[in-house]
Amino acid sequence: MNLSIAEENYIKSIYKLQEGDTVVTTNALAYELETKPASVTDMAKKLKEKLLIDYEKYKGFTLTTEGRKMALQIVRRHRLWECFLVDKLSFSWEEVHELAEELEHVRSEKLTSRLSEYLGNPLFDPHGDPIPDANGKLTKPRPQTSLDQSTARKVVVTAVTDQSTALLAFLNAKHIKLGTQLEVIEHYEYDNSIEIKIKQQPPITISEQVAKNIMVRPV
Amino acid sequence: MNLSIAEENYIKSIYKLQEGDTVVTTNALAYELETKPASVTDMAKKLKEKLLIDYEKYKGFTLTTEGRKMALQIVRRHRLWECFLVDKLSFSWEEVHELAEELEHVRSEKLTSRLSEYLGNPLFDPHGDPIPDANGKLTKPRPQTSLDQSTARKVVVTAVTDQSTALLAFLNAKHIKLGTQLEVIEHYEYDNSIEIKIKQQPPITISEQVAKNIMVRPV
DNA sequence: TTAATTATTTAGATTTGTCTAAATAATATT
DNA sequence: AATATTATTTAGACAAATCTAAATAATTAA
Ligand SMILES: [Mn+2]
Ligand SMILES: [Mn+2]
Ligand SMILES: [Mn+2]
Ligand SMILES: [Mn+2]
Repeated sequence: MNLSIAEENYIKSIYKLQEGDTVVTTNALAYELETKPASVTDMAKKLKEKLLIDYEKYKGFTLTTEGRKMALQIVRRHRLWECFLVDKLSFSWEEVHELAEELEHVRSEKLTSRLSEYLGNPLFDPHGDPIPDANGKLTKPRPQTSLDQSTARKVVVTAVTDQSTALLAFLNAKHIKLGTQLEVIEHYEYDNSIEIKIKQQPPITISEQVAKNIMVRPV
Repeated sequence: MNLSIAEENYIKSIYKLQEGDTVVTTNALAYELETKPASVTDMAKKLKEKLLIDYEKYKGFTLTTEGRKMALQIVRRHRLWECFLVDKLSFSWEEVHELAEELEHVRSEKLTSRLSEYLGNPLFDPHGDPIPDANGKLTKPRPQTSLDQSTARKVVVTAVTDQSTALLAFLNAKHIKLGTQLEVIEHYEYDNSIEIKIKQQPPITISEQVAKNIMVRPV
């Protein structure tokens, strides 16, 4: 099955939006891909034709087994390139997504496996997302909660759910990245803001909105 | 100036065929790009429109200054990725061209410069071709002659002019690569074949056709 | 220098991916 | 239940990149 770049992007976005078994809607996919609903409908017909999605008019889409397999391969390449850019070329985590968005379309089993090996077969990308192995198998995610839900006093950052450049830049400025240890000092009930402390640094207060998007694990 | 992948491939091929100031013909370019002359004419109009080539009907093409600048950037990316694949991911030199053909289209100044730096700002790619710097400046090629012309007894391999998979695989099998030192034992007049010796190995005889495509420098 | 051959261009189609505007279906509101 | 709103699809168009077949220009050979 040979997919075009456009088809790969659709498949990956459907995978991303699917989360379990939810059906993906035309508008949601159009928004995700920054395109128009009419274009999505057009592409849906092609992907159905290629047996990569299940689709009935007005009923939304879900990936077929074959489609999910494709999606996982694309996601694997995407996340491996992100690792490469951060670990080897010292990019910061908020810069790598767009580049990986292009690099992921170089389809070569050999390149992918060599890259993975070169990086030490990493299990998680710089945003904390799991990297599928060559067979599409995902490491089960580490137990984690969002920082605003966490009750532990000492936690380590495991992922960031919103990966917008804005948030990642904010975290960068505050020196918060994957693996950073945080000590929760105080939950302020008034606006649900949280005061935290990174070792050796003065405490800072972060908003509920930010805390919701930081995933942590007790340490 | 934002080029499509197709446009980039055309520009790069024109650059490759141009060699000095020769005019590139429609058929030659069609052959190089494995496409049809009619398609080349179509694209020629677009590239002329974008001021990347000079073109008059029936008169062939040459790159403009702007076009050459673009070409050098693409060539730079291509050759840097080839270095990466060989040096870091242990690909052999005959495998890397096709992958670089895709990777070269990821346009990011930052990625390119970081990659170059990571590789130690190499001046030559795995085939011995010079890598343009960020400003498009090429290291002047090292003085070299083809092995069949060379009169020196001890030489080092600096480049391979024919980069077909067939030749590169042949050289690989004979353990001849860039930097390999060869001792010329004998020129056989009958068929212009050459007997050579790589240190620690029994002498081998190579045909005129092969010798013509191996560039060497006296050592 | 005419005729044959080769190279190049044009005309007209096709495929892929996209769009806008209009039509229709599904859902929510009164 | 009828109506308004929202979601989705269809119809028709367009740009990019390609192709085949036919026309025309340039070159070579007789
Ligand atoms: Mn992508
Ligand atoms: Mn990621
Ligand atoms: Mn290319
Ligand atoms: Mn090369």
